[in-house]
Amino acid sequence: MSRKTGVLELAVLGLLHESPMHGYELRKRLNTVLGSFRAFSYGSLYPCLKDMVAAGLIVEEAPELVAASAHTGRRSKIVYKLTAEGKERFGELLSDAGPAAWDDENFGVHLAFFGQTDADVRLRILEGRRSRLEERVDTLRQSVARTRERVDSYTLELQRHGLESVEREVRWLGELIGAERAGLRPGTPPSTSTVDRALPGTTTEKE
Amino acid sequence: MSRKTGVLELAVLGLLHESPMHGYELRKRLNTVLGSFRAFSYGSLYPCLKDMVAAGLIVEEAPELVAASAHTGRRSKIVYKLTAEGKERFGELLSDAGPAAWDDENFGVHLAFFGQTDADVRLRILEGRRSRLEERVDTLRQSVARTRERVDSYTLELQRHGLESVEREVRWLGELIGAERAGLRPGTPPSTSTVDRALPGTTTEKE
DNA sequence: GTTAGCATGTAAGGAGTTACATGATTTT
DNA sequence: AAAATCATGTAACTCCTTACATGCTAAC
Repeated sequence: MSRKTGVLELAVLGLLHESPMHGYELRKRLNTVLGSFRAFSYGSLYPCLKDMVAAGLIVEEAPELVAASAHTGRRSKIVYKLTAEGKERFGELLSDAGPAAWDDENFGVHLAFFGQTDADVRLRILEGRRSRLEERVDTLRQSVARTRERVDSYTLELQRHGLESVEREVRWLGELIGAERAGLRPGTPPSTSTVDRALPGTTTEKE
Repeated sequence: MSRKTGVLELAVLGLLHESPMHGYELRKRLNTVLGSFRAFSYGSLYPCLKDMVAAGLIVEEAPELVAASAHTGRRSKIVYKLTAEGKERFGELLSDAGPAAWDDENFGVHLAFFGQTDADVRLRILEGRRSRLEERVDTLRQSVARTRERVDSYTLELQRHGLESVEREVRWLGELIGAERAGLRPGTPPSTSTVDRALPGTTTEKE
Protein backbone atom coordinates (compact mmCIF):
# COMPACT_ATOMS: atom_id res chain seq x y z
CA MET A 1 0.00 0.00 0.00
CA SER A 2 2.94 2.26 0.56
CA ARG A 3 5.26 2.62 -2.40
CA LYS A 4 3.97 3.84 -5.78
CA THR A 5 7.38 2.59 -6.88
CA GLY A 6 7.90 4.29 -10.22
CA VAL A 7 11.05 3.20 -12.01
CA LEU A 8 12.14 0.56 -9.55
CA GLU A 9 9.29 -1.76 -10.35
CA LEU A 10 10.08 -1.79 -14.05
CA ALA A 11 13.77 -2.29 -13.41
CA VAL A 12 13.18 -5.17 -11.01
CA LEU A 13 10.75 -6.85 -13.38
CA GLY A 14 13.25 -6.47 -16.18
CA LEU A 15 16.13 -7.98 -14.28
CA LEU A 16 14.09 -10.84 -12.85
CA HIS A 17 12.79 -11.51 -16.32
CA GLU A 18 16.33 -12.35 -17.34
CA SER A 19 16.85 -14.62 -14.36
CA PRO A 20 15.74 -15.08 -10.72
CA MET A 21 17.88 -13.38 -8.14
CA HIS A 22 18.04 -12.40 -4.51
CA GLY A 23 17.90 -8.82 -3.30
CA TYR A 24 21.56 -8.13 -2.77
CA GLU A 25 22.49 -9.35 -6.22
CA LEU A 26 19.55 -7.51 -7.71
CA ARG A 27 20.76 -4.27 -6.31
CA LYS A 28 24.21 -4.66 -7.78
CA ARG A 29 22.88 -5.59 -11.21
CA LEU A 30 20.51 -2.63 -10.88
CA ASN A 31 23.26 -0.14 -10.30
CA THR A 32 25.34 -1.69 -13.06
CA VAL A 33 22.61 -1.68 -15.65
CA LEU A 34 21.30 1.75 -14.75
CA GLY A 35 24.87 2.76 -14.16
CA SER A 36 25.62 6.39 -14.51
CA PHE A 37 22.19 7.83 -14.21
CA ARG A 38 20.41 6.09 -11.37
CA ALA A 39 21.19 4.24 -8.15
CA PHE A 40 19.15 2.65 -5.42
CA SER A 41 19.77 1.66 -1.83
CA TYR A 42 18.45 -1.32 0.08
CA GLY A 43 16.16 1.01 1.93
CA SER A 44 14.11 1.38 -1.20
CA LEU A 45 14.74 -1.96 -2.85
CA TYR A 46 13.59 -4.31 -0.12
CA PRO A 47 10.32 -2.53 0.66
CA CYS A 48 9.65 -2.43 -3.06
CA LEU A 49 10.21 -6.17 -3.35
CA LYS A 50 7.77 -6.73 -0.50
CA ASP A 51 5.15 -4.65 -2.21
CA MET A 52 5.67 -6.52 -5.44
CA VAL A 53 5.22 -9.81 -3.64
CA ALA A 54 2.02 -8.47 -2.10
CA ALA A 55 0.90 -7.40 -5.56
CA GLY A 56 1.51 -10.89 -6.90
CA LEU A 57 4.14 -9.81 -9.42
CA ILE A 58 6.95 -11.86 -7.92
CA VAL A 59 7.33 -14.73 -5.46
CA GLU A 60 9.95 -15.51 -2.84
CA GLU A 61 11.69 -18.84 -3.06
CA ALA A 62 14.11 -20.57 -0.74
CA PRO A 63 17.18 -21.50 -2.78
CA GLU A 64 17.51 -25.22 -2.01
CA LEU A 65 17.57 -24.23 1.65
CA VAL A 66 21.39 -24.12 1.70
CA ALA A 67 21.83 -27.51 3.35
CA ALA A 68 24.51 -26.35 5.79
CA SER A 69 22.29 -23.92 7.67
CA ALA A 70 19.16 -26.00 7.27
CA HIS A 71 19.45 -27.43 10.76
CA THR A 72 18.41 -24.12 12.31
CA GLY A 73 15.60 -23.69 9.82
CA ARG A 74 16.85 -20.13 9.29
CA ARG A 75 16.40 -18.44 5.99
CA SER A 76 19.54 -17.11 4.46
CA LYS A 77 18.83 -15.95 0.97
CA ILE A 78 15.54 -15.19 -0.63
CA VAL A 79 15.43 -15.70 -4.35
CA TYR A 80 12.78 -13.74 -6.18
CA LYS A 81 11.22 -14.84 -9.42
CA LEU A 82 8.55 -13.47 -11.71
CA THR A 83 5.02 -14.79 -11.68
CA ALA A 84 2.86 -14.98 -14.78
CA GLU A 85 1.27 -11.71 -13.69
CA GLY A 86 4.71 -10.22 -13.31
CA LYS A 87 5.61 -11.14 -16.85
CA GLU A 88 2.37 -9.72 -18.09
CA ARG A 89 2.93 -6.50 -16.20
CA PHE A 90 6.46 -6.25 -17.57
CA GLY A 91 5.07 -6.61 -21.07
CA GLU A 92 2.57 -3.84 -20.44
CA LEU A 93 5.15 -1.49 -19.04
CA LEU A 94 7.51 -2.20 -21.92
CA SER A 95 4.91 -1.42 -24.52
CA ASP A 96 4.18 1.99 -23.04
CA ALA A 97 5.58 4.41 -25.58
CA GLY A 98 3.86 7.44 -24.04
CA PRO A 99 5.47 10.55 -22.58
CA ALA A 100 6.13 8.77 -19.30
CA ALA A 101 8.65 6.59 -21.10
CA TRP A 102 10.78 9.43 -22.35
CA ASP A 103 11.21 11.70 -19.41
CA ASP A 104 14.50 11.93 -17.54
CA GLU A 105 13.52 9.48 -14.86
CA ASN A 106 12.30 6.62 -16.97
CA PHE A 107 14.00 6.85 -20.33
CA GLY A 108 17.19 5.14 -19.21
CA VAL A 109 15.37 2.19 -17.73
CA HIS A 110 13.31 1.73 -20.85
CA LEU A 111 16.43 1.90 -22.98
CA ALA A 112 18.13 -0.65 -20.77
CA PHE A 113 15.40 -3.12 -21.64
CA PHE A 114 15.14 -2.33 -25.33
CA GLY A 115 16.36 -5.84 -26.02
CA GLN A 116 12.93 -6.99 -24.83
CA THR A 117 10.99 -4.18 -26.50
CA ASP A 118 9.15 -4.12 -29.83
CA ALA A 119 10.91 -2.28 -32.61
CA ASP A 120 8.10 0.22 -33.19
CA VAL A 121 7.90 1.06 -29.50
CA ARG A 122 11.67 1.55 -29.40
CA LEU A 123 11.48 3.99 -32.25
CA ARG A 124 8.63 5.96 -30.72
CA ILE A 125 10.39 6.25 -27.40
CA LEU A 126 13.63 7.38 -29.01
CA GLU A 127 11.81 9.97 -31.09
CA GLY A 128 9.76 11.17 -28.15
CA ARG A 129 12.87 11.53 -26.07
CA ARG A 130 14.63 13.39 -28.82
CA SER A 131 11.87 15.89 -29.40
CA ARG A 132 11.63 16.53 -25.69
CA LEU A 133 15.34 17.27 -25.58
CA GLU A 134 15.06 19.45 -28.67
CA GLU A 135 12.52 21.60 -26.85
CA ARG A 136 14.91 21.85 -23.98
CA VAL A 137 17.69 22.91 -26.31
CA ASP A 138 15.48 25.72 -27.62
CA THR A 139 14.69 26.92 -24.12
CA LEU A 140 18.31 26.80 -23.07
CA ARG A 141 19.52 28.57 -26.18
CA GLN A 142 17.08 31.40 -25.58
CA SER A 143 18.06 31.51 -21.96
CA VAL A 144 21.76 31.71 -22.79
CA ALA A 145 21.08 34.41 -25.35
CA ARG A 146 18.89 36.48 -23.02
CA THR A 147 21.09 35.99 -20.01
CA ARG A 148 24.29 36.92 -21.76
CA GLU A 149 23.90 40.31 -20.13
CA ARG A 150 23.55 40.51 -16.34
CA VAL A 151 25.37 37.27 -15.59
CA ASP A 152 28.98 36.52 -14.82
CA SER A 153 31.03 34.30 -17.08
CA TYR A 154 30.94 31.33 -14.72
CA THR A 155 27.19 31.09 -14.82
CA LEU A 156 27.34 31.51 -18.55
CA GLU A 157 29.93 28.78 -18.84
CA LEU A 158 27.76 26.49 -16.74
CA GLN A 159 24.79 27.10 -18.99
CA ARG A 160 26.89 26.67 -22.11
CA HIS A 161 28.16 23.32 -20.90
CA GLY A 162 24.66 22.21 -19.97
CA LEU A 163 23.42 23.19 -23.40
CA GLU A 164 26.20 21.31 -25.13
CA SER A 165 25.46 18.19 -23.12
CA VAL A 166 21.86 18.21 -24.21
CA GLU A 167 22.85 18.86 -27.80
CA ARG A 168 25.19 15.89 -27.66
CA GLU A 169 22.42 13.69 -26.36
CA VAL A 170 20.19 14.80 -29.20
CA ARG A 171 22.84 13.78 -31.72
CA TRP A 172 23.32 10.47 -29.94
CA LEU A 173 19.60 9.79 -30.14
CA GLY A 174 19.75 10.69 -33.82
CA GLU A 175 22.31 7.94 -34.31
CA LEU A 176 20.26 5.41 -32.39
CA ILE A 177 17.19 6.33 -34.40
CA GLY A 178 19.15 6.00 -37.62
CA ALA A 179 20.28 2.54 -36.58
CA GLU A 180 16.73 1.56 -35.68
CA ARG A 181 15.40 2.68 -39.03
CA ALA A 182 18.14 0.86 -40.89
CA GLY A 183 17.16 -2.39 -39.20
CA LEU A 184 13.45 -1.84 -39.62
CA ARG A 185 12.84 -1.03 -43.27
CA PRO A 186 10.20 -2.73 -45.45
CA GLY A 187 11.32 -6.23 -46.47
CA THR A 188 14.05 -6.65 -43.84
CA PRO A 189 13.04 -9.15 -41.17
CA PRO A 190 12.70 -7.19 -37.90
CA SER A 191 13.50 -10.21 -35.71
CA THR A 192 13.52 -8.18 -32.49
CA SER A 193 17.24 -8.18 -33.15
CA THR A 194 19.58 -6.09 -31.10
CA VAL A 195 20.67 -3.28 -33.35
CA ASP A 196 23.93 -5.15 -33.87
CA ARG A 197 26.43 -2.44 -33.09
CA ALA A 198 25.48 -0.19 -35.97
CA LEU A 199 25.27 3.51 -35.31
CA PRO A 200 26.98 4.90 -38.38
CA GLY A 201 26.42 8.21 -40.09
CA THR A 202 23.29 6.97 -41.79
CA THR A 203 21.51 9.78 -40.02
CA THR A 204 19.46 11.19 -42.86
CA GLU A 205 18.10 13.81 -40.50
CA LYS A 206 18.49 17.48 -41.06
CA GLU A 207 21.20 19.04 -38.88
CA MET B 1 12.37 24.16 12.31
CA SER B 2 11.35 22.11 9.33
CA ARG B 3 13.56 22.55 6.31
CA LYS B 4 17.27 21.67 6.41
CA THR B 5 17.22 23.38 3.02
CA GLY B 6 20.43 22.19 1.42
CA VAL B 7 21.12 23.85 -1.90
CA LEU B 8 18.18 26.20 -1.90
CA GLU B 9 19.49 28.30 0.94
CA LEU B 10 22.78 28.96 -0.77
CA ALA B 11 21.08 29.76 -4.05
CA VAL B 12 18.64 32.18 -2.42
CA LEU B 13 21.39 33.90 -0.48
CA GLY B 14 23.40 34.22 -3.66
CA LEU B 15 20.60 35.75 -5.67
CA LEU B 16 19.51 38.12 -2.92
CA HIS B 17 23.12 39.14 -2.51
CA GLU B 18 23.01 40.52 -6.03
CA SER B 19 19.78 42.37 -5.39
CA PRO B 20 16.58 42.18 -3.30
CA MET B 21 13.67 40.40 -4.92
CA HIS B 22 10.28 38.90 -4.22
CA GLY B 23 9.55 35.19 -4.33
CA TYR B 24 8.08 34.87 -7.77
CA GLU B 25 10.97 36.65 -9.39
CA LEU B 26 13.42 34.71 -7.26
CA ARG B 27 12.09 31.45 -8.52
CA LYS B 28 12.48 32.46 -12.14
CA ARG B 29 16.03 33.68 -11.65
CA LEU B 30 16.71 30.48 -9.74
CA ASN B 31 15.64 28.26 -12.57
CA THR B 32 17.52 30.40 -15.05
CA VAL B 33 20.77 30.46 -13.16
CA LEU B 34 20.66 26.82 -12.15
CA GLY B 35 19.17 26.15 -15.55
CA SER B 36 19.73 22.70 -16.92
CA PHE B 37 20.58 20.87 -13.77
CA ARG B 38 18.18 21.95 -11.07
CA ALA B 39 14.70 23.40 -10.66
CA PHE B 40 12.48 24.35 -7.76
CA SER B 41 8.78 24.88 -7.29
CA TYR B 42 7.00 27.39 -5.08
CA GLY B 43 6.15 24.56 -2.76
CA SER B 44 9.76 24.43 -1.72
CA LEU B 45 10.77 28.04 -2.24
CA TYR B 46 8.23 29.82 -0.05
CA PRO B 47 8.61 27.57 2.98
CA CYS B 48 12.35 27.95 2.62
CA LEU B 49 12.06 31.74 2.59
CA LYS B 50 9.95 31.59 5.74
CA ASP B 51 12.56 29.49 7.48
CA MET B 52 15.28 31.86 6.40
CA VAL B 53 13.35 34.79 7.80
CA ALA B 54 12.91 32.87 11.04
CA ALA B 55 16.64 32.20 11.05
CA GLY B 56 17.35 35.88 10.63
CA LEU B 57 19.14 35.50 7.30
CA ILE B 58 16.72 37.61 5.33
CA VAL B 59 13.95 40.12 6.04
CA GLU B 60 10.63 40.81 4.37
CA GLU B 61 9.99 44.30 3.14
CA ALA B 62 6.94 45.95 1.68
CA PRO B 63 7.92 47.56 -1.63
CA GLU B 64 6.68 51.15 -1.19
CA LEU B 65 3.26 49.67 -0.42
CA VAL B 66 2.11 49.95 -4.05
CA ALA B 67 0.03 53.09 -3.56
CA ALA B 68 -2.94 51.84 -5.61
CA SER B 69 -3.82 48.96 -3.32
CA ALA B 70 -2.76 50.72 -0.16
CA HIS B 71 -6.33 51.68 0.71
CA THR B 72 -7.13 48.12 1.75
CA GLY B 73 -3.88 47.76 3.59
CA ARG B 74 -3.32 44.52 1.73
CA ARG B 75 0.14 43.31 1.04
CA SER B 76 0.82 42.50 -2.59
CA LYS B 77 4.46 41.75 -3.00
CA ILE B 78 6.99 40.83 -0.41
CA VAL B 79 10.52 41.83 -1.20
CA TYR B 80 13.22 39.87 0.51
CA LYS B 81 16.62 41.23 1.31
CA LEU B 82 19.71 39.93 3.06
CA THR B 83 20.51 40.81 6.63
CA ALA B 84 24.05 41.19 7.91
CA GLU B 85 23.81 37.66 9.21
CA GLY B 86 22.64 36.51 5.81
CA LYS B 87 25.67 38.02 4.16
CA GLU B 88 27.92 36.44 6.71
CA ARG B 89 26.30 33.06 6.20
CA PHE B 90 26.65 33.43 2.44
CA GLY B 91 30.32 34.11 2.89
CA GLU B 92 30.74 31.02 5.02
CA LEU B 93 28.94 28.79 2.58
CA LEU B 94 30.94 30.19 -0.31
CA SER B 95 34.25 29.51 1.37
CA ASP B 96 33.41 25.86 1.94
CA ALA B 97 35.71 24.03 -0.43
CA GLY B 98 35.07 20.63 1.14
CA PRO B 99 33.60 17.53 -0.48
CA ALA B 100 30.08 18.86 0.01
CA ALA B 101 30.85 21.56 -2.54
CA TRP B 102 31.76 19.21 -5.32
CA ASP B 103 29.09 16.59 -5.30
CA ASP B 104 26.43 16.47 -7.98
CA GLU B 105 23.86 18.34 -5.98
CA ASN B 106 25.89 21.32 -4.94
CA PHE B 107 28.64 21.80 -7.46
CA GLY B 108 26.48 23.66 -9.94
CA VAL B 109 25.26 26.14 -7.38
CA HIS B 110 28.75 26.83 -6.15
CA LEU B 111 29.93 27.35 -9.71
CA ALA B 112 27.05 29.71 -10.37
CA PHE B 113 28.38 31.97 -7.62
CA PHE B 114 32.05 31.70 -8.45
CA GLY B 115 31.96 35.38 -9.27
CA GLN B 116 31.66 35.96 -5.51
CA THR B 117 34.11 33.24 -4.53
CA ASP B 118 37.81 33.47 -3.66
CA ALA B 119 40.18 32.29 -6.33
CA ASP B 120 41.80 29.60 -4.20
CA VAL B 121 38.44 28.20 -3.15
CA ARG B 122 37.36 28.13 -6.78
CA LEU B 123 40.40 26.13 -7.72
CA ARG B 124 39.96 23.65 -4.92
CA ILE B 125 36.33 23.06 -5.77
CA LEU B 126 37.10 22.57 -9.44
CA GLU B 127 39.88 20.13 -8.65
CA GLY B 128 37.79 18.27 -6.11
CA ARG B 129 34.99 17.95 -8.58
CA ARG B 130 37.35 16.74 -11.26
CA SER B 131 38.96 14.07 -9.18
CA ARG B 132 35.57 12.84 -8.07
CA LEU B 133 34.51 12.52 -11.70
CA GLU B 134 37.77 10.82 -12.56
CA GLU B 135 37.00 8.16 -10.01
CA ARG B 136 33.63 7.74 -11.57
CA VAL B 137 35.20 7.38 -14.99
CA ASP B 138 37.38 4.57 -13.66
CA THR B 139 34.43 2.76 -12.19
CA LEU B 140 32.39 3.15 -15.33
CA ARG B 141 35.22 2.02 -17.57
CA GLN B 142 35.66 -1.14 -15.53
CA SER B 143 31.94 -1.68 -15.53
CA VAL B 144 31.71 -1.32 -19.30
CA ALA B 145 34.66 -3.67 -19.74
CA ARG B 146 33.32 -6.29 -17.36
CA THR B 147 29.76 -6.04 -18.59
CA ARG B 148 30.64 -6.32 -22.25
CA GLU B 149 29.58 -9.94 -21.99
CA ARG B 150 26.09 -10.76 -20.67
CA VAL B 151 24.50 -7.50 -21.71
CA ASP B 152 22.63 -6.44 -24.83
CA SER B 153 23.96 -3.70 -27.02
CA TYR B 154 21.41 -1.14 -25.86
CA THR B 155 22.52 -1.31 -22.27
CA LEU B 156 26.08 -1.16 -23.45
CA GLU B 157 25.32 1.86 -25.59
CA LEU B 158 23.67 3.55 -22.62
CA GLN B 159 26.73 2.95 -20.48
CA ARG B 160 29.05 4.09 -23.23
CA HIS B 161 27.15 7.33 -23.62
CA GLY B 162 27.13 7.88 -19.86
CA LEU B 163 30.85 7.31 -19.72
CA GLU B 164 31.49 9.74 -22.54
CA SER B 165 29.44 12.41 -20.84
CA VAL B 166 31.48 12.14 -17.70
CA GLU B 167 34.72 12.17 -19.68
CA ARG B 168 33.57 15.34 -21.41
CA GLU B 169 32.86 16.98 -18.10
CA VAL B 170 36.32 16.06 -16.89
CA ARG B 171 37.85 17.75 -19.92
CA TRP B 172 35.64 20.78 -19.40
CA LEU B 173 36.80 21.05 -15.80
CA GLY B 174 40.35 20.76 -17.04
CA GLU B 175 39.79 23.80 -19.19
CA LEU B 176 38.25 25.77 -16.35
CA ILE B 177 41.12 24.82 -14.08
CA GLY B 178 43.61 25.87 -16.72
CA ALA B 179 41.91 29.23 -17.02
CA GLU B 180 41.92 29.65 -13.25
CA ARG B 181 45.63 28.91 -13.02
CA ALA B 182 46.42 31.30 -15.82
CA GLY B 183 44.68 34.11 -13.96
CA LEU B 184 46.15 33.23 -10.60
CA ARG B 185 49.91 33.01 -11.00
CA PRO B 186 52.46 34.71 -8.70
CA GLY B 187 52.59 38.44 -9.46
CA THR B 188 49.27 38.73 -11.31
CA PRO B 189 46.67 40.61 -9.27
CA PRO B 190 43.87 38.13 -8.45
CA SER B 191 41.19 40.85 -8.30
CA THR B 192 38.32 38.36 -7.86
CA SER B 193 38.02 38.90 -11.58
CA THR B 194 35.68 36.84 -13.67
CA VAL B 195 37.89 34.54 -15.66
CA ASP B 196 37.31 36.79 -18.68
CA ARG B 197 36.19 34.30 -21.28
CA ALA B 198 39.46 32.39 -21.37
CA LEU B 199 39.33 28.64 -21.61
CA PRO B 200 41.97 27.97 -24.23
CA GLY B 201 44.10 24.87 -24.68
CA THR B 202 46.42 25.87 -21.90
CA THR B 203 45.51 22.61 -20.26
CA THR B 204 48.95 21.38 -19.25
CA GLU B 205 47.34 18.33 -17.69
CA LYS B 206 48.11 14.84 -18.79
CA GLU B 207 45.40 13.47 -21.15
C1' DG C 1 -15.66 41.56 -18.02
C1' DT C 2 -13.05 37.74 -18.60
C1' DT C 3 -8.90 35.34 -19.63
C1' DA C 4 -4.03 35.29 -18.63
C1' DG C 5 -0.31 35.90 -15.80
C1' DC C 6 1.56 37.77 -11.41
C1' DA C 7 1.99 36.67 -6.53
C1' DT C 8 1.71 34.07 -2.20
C1' DG C 9 0.90 30.31 0.31
C1' DT C 10 -0.27 25.30 2.41
C1' DA C 11 -1.43 20.26 3.13
C1' DA C 12 -0.64 15.85 1.61
C1' DG C 13 2.23 12.80 0.08
C1' DG C 14 5.72 10.56 -3.16
C1' DA C 15 10.33 8.85 -3.70
C1' DG C 16 14.08 7.84 -1.81
C1' DT C 17 18.23 8.00 1.68
C1' DT C 18 20.71 7.30 6.16
C1' DA C 19 21.58 4.99 9.92
C1' DC C 20 20.75 1.41 12.38
C1' DA C 21 20.00 -3.56 13.75
C1' DT C 22 20.96 -8.30 12.88
C1' DG C 23 22.93 -12.38 11.41
C1' DA C 24 25.42 -15.72 7.99
C1' DT C 25 29.48 -16.79 5.25
C1' DT C 26 34.06 -16.27 3.59
C1' DT C 27 38.63 -14.79 3.83
C1' DT C 28 42.87 -13.77 6.25
C1' DA D 1 39.03 -15.74 15.94
C1' DA D 2 38.88 -11.29 13.53
C1' DA D 3 37.70 -8.77 9.61
C1' DA D 4 35.35 -8.33 5.50
C1' DT D 5 31.48 -8.77 2.90
C1' DC D 6 27.26 -11.03 1.93
C1' DA D 7 22.41 -10.62 3.10
C1' DT D 8 18.06 -8.81 4.89
C1' DG D 9 15.39 -5.59 6.91
C1' DT D 10 13.15 -1.15 9.32
C1' DA D 11 12.23 3.60 11.24
C1' DA D 12 12.97 8.12 10.89
C1' DC D 13 13.68 11.63 8.19
C1' DT D 14 14.85 14.81 3.96
C1' DC D 15 13.71 17.08 0.23
C1' DC D 16 10.86 18.15 -2.97
C1' DT D 17 6.43 18.09 -5.90
C1' DT D 18 1.46 18.23 -6.81
C1' DA D 19 -2.63 20.07 -6.27
C1' DC D 20 -5.13 23.14 -4.24
C1' DA D 21 -6.72 27.80 -2.38
C1' DT D 22 -6.63 32.71 -2.79
C1' DG D 23 -6.49 37.15 -4.59
C1' DC D 24 -4.36 41.05 -7.51
C1' DT D 25 -3.36 43.22 -11.91
C1' DA D 26 -2.92 43.71 -16.86
C1' DA D 27 -4.51 42.98 -21.50
C1' DC D 28 -7.93 41.95 -24.90
